[in-house]
Amino acid sequence: MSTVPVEPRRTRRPTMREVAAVAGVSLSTVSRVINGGAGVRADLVERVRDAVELLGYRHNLTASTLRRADRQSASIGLIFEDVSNPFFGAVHRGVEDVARERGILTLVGSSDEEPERERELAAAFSARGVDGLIVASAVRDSSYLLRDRAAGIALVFVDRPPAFIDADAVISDNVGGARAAVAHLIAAGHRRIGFLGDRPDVFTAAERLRGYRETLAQHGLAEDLELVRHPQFRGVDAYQTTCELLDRRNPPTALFAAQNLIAIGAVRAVHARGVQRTVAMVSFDDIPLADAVEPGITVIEQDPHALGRTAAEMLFARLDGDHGPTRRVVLPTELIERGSGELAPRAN
Amino acid sequence: MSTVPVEPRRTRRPTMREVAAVAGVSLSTVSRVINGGAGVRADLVERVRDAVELLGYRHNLTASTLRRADRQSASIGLIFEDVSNPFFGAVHRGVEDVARERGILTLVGSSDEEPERERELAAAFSARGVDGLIVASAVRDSSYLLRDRAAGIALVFVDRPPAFIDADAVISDNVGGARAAVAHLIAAGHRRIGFLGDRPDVFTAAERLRGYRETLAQHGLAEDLELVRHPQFRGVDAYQTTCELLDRRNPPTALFAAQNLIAIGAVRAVHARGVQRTVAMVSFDDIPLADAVEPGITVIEQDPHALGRTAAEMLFARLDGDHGPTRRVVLPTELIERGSGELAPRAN
DNA sequence: CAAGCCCTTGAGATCGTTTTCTTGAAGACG
DNA sequence: CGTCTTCAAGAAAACGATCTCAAGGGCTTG
Repeated sequence: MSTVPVEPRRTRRPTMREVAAVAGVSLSTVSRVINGGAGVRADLVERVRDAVELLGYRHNLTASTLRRADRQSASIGLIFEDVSNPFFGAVHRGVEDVARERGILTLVGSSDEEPERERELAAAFSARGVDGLIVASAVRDSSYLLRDRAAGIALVFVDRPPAFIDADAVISDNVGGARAAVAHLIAAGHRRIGFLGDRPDVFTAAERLRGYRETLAQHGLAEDLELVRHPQFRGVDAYQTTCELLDRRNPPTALFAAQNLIAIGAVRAVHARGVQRTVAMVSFDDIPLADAVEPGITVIEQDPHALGRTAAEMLFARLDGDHGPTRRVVLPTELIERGSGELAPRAN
Repeated sequence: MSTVPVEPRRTRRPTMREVAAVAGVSLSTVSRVINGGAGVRADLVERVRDAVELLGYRHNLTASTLRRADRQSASIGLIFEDVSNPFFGAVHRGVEDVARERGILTLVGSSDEEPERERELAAAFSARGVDGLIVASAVRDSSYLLRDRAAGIALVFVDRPPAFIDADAVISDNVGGARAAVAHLIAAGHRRIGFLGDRPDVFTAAERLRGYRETLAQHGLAEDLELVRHPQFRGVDAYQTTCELLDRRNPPTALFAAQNLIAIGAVRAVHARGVQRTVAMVSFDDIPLADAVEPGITVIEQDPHALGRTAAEMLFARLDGDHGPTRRVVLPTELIERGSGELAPRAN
């Protein structure tokens, strides 16, 4: 005979009705006490509080949300590309810092840049009655969210603006940052500058590519399509793609790595090939240890935490009844010189 | 007269009752169709589906959860120390990968290592009816969660085991990893090894410190308390603290950086002081660009993604009715040599 | 052809809470 | 002292869904 594990006592959790019974008051009175206790005699408040303590009563927000007039669930949904990308980790934290002050919780999901998955997540959040949605969108057409907004769900786009729908958005100055990066490399004397970035159907990648192209054109430099690469799986492919670029007969003398994970791959590749002092590099987004490698990595820094904070503030402003015209906030980027972007091109 | 922004039409979202009216069937039939449509005549299923489409009906999981017999909300809560720490980002992603297959969403919050905040988060998740909780706990006594578990909430601890309560847990082999790190440095000839880690009231930090101490003792080395440091704010202080250590009259010849963010600070400090080829280092947890700095950083690698996956799998096993004895899973760590840990001590 | 069964459908109770409405008591005032 | 007001407290409806149960219809079977 084997030992039979103890069946956990799934004690149903106490309800307001039971609290009422113990306290010897009506259900309504308990509700009033739970919701602040206004207009209830002091001794009854105490009796209810004692009963709550005694029974270990926990408020059931599910039932509460269902019945309450405002329908607020005190939770919001976040749709990111990938929660394990530190960039979105920082955005998440920015949102949380604002939400926490209001006692609002965050549901978070990764779309993996798949439109289908993004819509699934939005639908799942919506079905759970979130008060608002903060979305780093991967879709070409965001109008599928209109219905949710019409149902009262506040909506703010972060990192990428909405398409085909008028909605609030907070993004970084991608074009400006890319221009600064490329201009910086050109100023150092480079003429053959490689671009490593996400596929251009990602908004930020397209914008940064645009900044790259415009800046080349502005300086009278022809774009060499061979030097523009879009590693598909960033962590894995960026290293490989960079190596390919470096191994060409006529390699670029400088690289613009237009995304944090791609930049990490590119830096590793440049070091693996031992050309870190010959091939210049600027990265979009700061990366850990960028100042510890030799030479330090010159970066275009953006502020993902502020991205999150700002998005959350805009969202809550809407929830607080702000019906003003939609806003698009663009946060500035900053070039940080650390060495890799200031290398002059080597004569071949 | 200023322009008056259009008040958004907060159209109440349609209910099953309205769908039923449009489809010309009863509420029960609509419910059956929404829940899979088993036992409903095909033409009625179609009529209901059409009505759903027409009205833009969205299932209300809040109401559903309240009434349903199983009470499942199809969401779980995650309590981490800080969602912006890439380590927890990876754990989060591991959990999400498993949860996604089941259509389960994740609520996530940061405790900032504050017991009070952890309890608040747990209570907030519980009030929203999560099916389970995955907790990287910061408290000395986890028994406050017993009541929630008794109410049917599954519970798994991740990264840190529970205290004063018997529950499932998944952790890394902290002591083993720390032993390997320190033994590795000793094997390279070091006798004065600095320790940089979180305050020992964090489980992982305590374990790694224990591994450090035991290994020193095992090799007959006395512990120099001056060399054991706990930078309070990791990102900011680790750099500073490392500098202080290096600037001592009798500095350590090697460092064991026992946490990812602290390791980043320590590496930056060692490079800033220009002693990266003289002072050896091993880090607990791999860090980006660890192989691009010169010398590469030797690390004890753990697998946060697997930590998350495993925790989620255990959680769902419980939700699926596994009443077996609680389990503690310890995931192995691996030493990866990259150069910094193999440096021999310099004679002063 | 009647009885019995299965299958589909709908009516109504119910989940735990909030909200509205009613009631009763106490106090104010002429 | 009677009436009006104010306020606290309780009874009951409601939120949007699921679930139980009964009823009706079609089929099989004796």
